Amino acid sequence: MNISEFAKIAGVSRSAVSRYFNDGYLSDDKRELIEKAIAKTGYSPSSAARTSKNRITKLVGVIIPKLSSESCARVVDGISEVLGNEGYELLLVNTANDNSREITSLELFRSNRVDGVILLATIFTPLHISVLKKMRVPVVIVGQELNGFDCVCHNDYGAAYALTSKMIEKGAEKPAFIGVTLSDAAAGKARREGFEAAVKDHGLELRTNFIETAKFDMDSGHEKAKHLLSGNVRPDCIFCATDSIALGAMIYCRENGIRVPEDIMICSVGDSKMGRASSPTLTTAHFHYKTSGMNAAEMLLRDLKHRDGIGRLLRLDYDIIERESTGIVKSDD
Amino acid sequence: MNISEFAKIAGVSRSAVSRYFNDGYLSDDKRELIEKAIAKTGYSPSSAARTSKNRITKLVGVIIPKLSSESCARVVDGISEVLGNEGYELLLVNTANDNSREITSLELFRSNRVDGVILLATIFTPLHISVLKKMRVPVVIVGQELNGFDCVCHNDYGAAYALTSKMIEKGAEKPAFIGVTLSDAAAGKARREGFEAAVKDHGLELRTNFIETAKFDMDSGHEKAKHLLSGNVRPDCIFCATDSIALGAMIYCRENGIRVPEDIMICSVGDSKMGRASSPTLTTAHFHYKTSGMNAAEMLLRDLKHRDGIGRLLRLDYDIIERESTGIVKSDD
DNA sequence: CTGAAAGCGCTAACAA
DNA sequence: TTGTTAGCGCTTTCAG
Repeated sequence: MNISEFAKIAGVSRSAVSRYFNDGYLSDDKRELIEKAIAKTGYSPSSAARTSKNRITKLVGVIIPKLSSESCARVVDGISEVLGNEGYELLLVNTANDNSREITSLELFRSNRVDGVILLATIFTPLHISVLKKMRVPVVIVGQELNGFDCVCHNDYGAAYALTSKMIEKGAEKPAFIGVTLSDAAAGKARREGFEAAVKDHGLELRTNFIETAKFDMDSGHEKAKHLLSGNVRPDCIFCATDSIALGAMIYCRENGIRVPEDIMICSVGDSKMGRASSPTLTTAHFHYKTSGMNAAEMLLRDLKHRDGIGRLLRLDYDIIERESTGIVKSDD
Repeated sequence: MNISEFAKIAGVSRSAVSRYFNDGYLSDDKRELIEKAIAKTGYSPSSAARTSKNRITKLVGVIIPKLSSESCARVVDGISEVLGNEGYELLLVNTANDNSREITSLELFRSNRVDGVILLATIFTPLHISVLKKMRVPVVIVGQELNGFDCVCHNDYGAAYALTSKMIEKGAEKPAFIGVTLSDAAAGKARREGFEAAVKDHGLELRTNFIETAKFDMDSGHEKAKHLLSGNVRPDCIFCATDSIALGAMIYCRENGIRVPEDIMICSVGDSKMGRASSPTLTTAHFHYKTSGMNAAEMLLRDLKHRDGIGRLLRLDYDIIERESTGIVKSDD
């Protein structure tokens, strides 16, 4: 069923039909005629043909590193809520942590197919930058800061600083750190710097053998905690870059009779569901992931309306959720 | 840059260019000419115009109830892996648990835009069935069985039966159940039936006041556990329909000095990450969510090649993961 | 194997 | 307000 056939059935011209679907001039009787015919035939215009004319796809490309990560999923949740309300649909690309697929996806999106792109970024290479510069459609980056581009990010440094300070103020004197790769400027570099600054600002020593770099999962946290806690000097608190790492570390402690928080305090960033269910419950920084997704979508919508080429950085602050792993007796929620 | 301009630059005809991108007859010298021009210009054909001609979008619609649910995310992960390898992209619709949006999305997909649909279903209404019947593109349903349609689902009944039996065989005599709405034929009805059958088959009494219906989250599990454990007769094991519910119940127990598993055993279905981090760790049934996503994608790909109209049901079995909450001393992984 | 030409289903400029 | 008409960028006959 195409527009001509349908127009014949409805008893109007093709243009009238087109106008009906595009908010053009139309008298009420024609409108009624068309509505009746739609009810009868179920006709709906081909979005492909439409796009090929006016170059509007009503599609937004979303590139993510790993869907089955809680934080990613929350961001996409927020994006889909806002964009859905504006009649946009999401073209989702899951790179499965393969950095090079971000490039190929961006290139795929560059030529056509989407009106805009939201990129949940982890690590930027020079290639990323050059491809991003060539994009013809607006792009919003989530989770990282990149000068000259629209970004929505979190206060990684601040959260790490606040959490570490909290543990020191509660009496910790030998703070340790389990982080992730410094190539990740947000979760890796900024959180590490926040930790280090807090240690220094409180006049404590920064022991290099109290710094570990883990992968993003529990097993790796477990392993690094073992390494950290097997030396002759034992730390009395650990700040972990992610909840999974912290949970792995807590499991190691439990297995080895090290009491949390009595012998060692542990906390991290992310506020994943796991941290509420664990025992002890986990002190963590809540990042407003869903909100950042919503705000990124709003930023993109703005660009779609009138793109002024000015890069905007929006940084969302964190909430500290104090729970048992740093000594709060009991205050879940 | 359109095909005509590009053809001029490459020094070939438009048809040659079209053939290059569509595996038509083409001499090697022309092919080379075109490849050089692509390297220079970065030209790529407009997928919209292409679609409007040959009606192939290379897009698959994926409808999900809630992205930020671990099981959903794992299924989509599997889908995207398989479909991505075949050059398909995902058009993702997040219904946010709004059942009616499944209908509108299906209708949106019905007319055009996608080559096929994968539906992560929860509850089927008669409207669902009638819309599904009218679809012109192939549809694969994940997580539910629906006669006459292609489905990939899990053995909900079997997992509930096995888990309940396990607790009874370990000595439980007063089994209780916290489930979810029976409108959900898989997570609601089948798991409840599996529980009930196991209780009966072991010659135990099925007490109606030992049956609770919760929402899908921890708080609700907590609340229902309280109700269950406040009566004058106390159950000695609880089978929960989901991990979140079980974790909520475990938290209630911890808060009230009820020991798990000594006083009461608890287990559930889902094998979410939380169950590994909790204390005690949670006995659960692992459903192969990612695999079911992959298999659904393969089924759809098959339909896309030659649709024979025969409904196929693929049911994946579960793995029982025994952990501390039902009395295993210590054997995480 | 190749190019010219017709046409996919739709939108938009135009004259009425 | 309306219908006619000329495209959008591409694919696909159809001769050659």
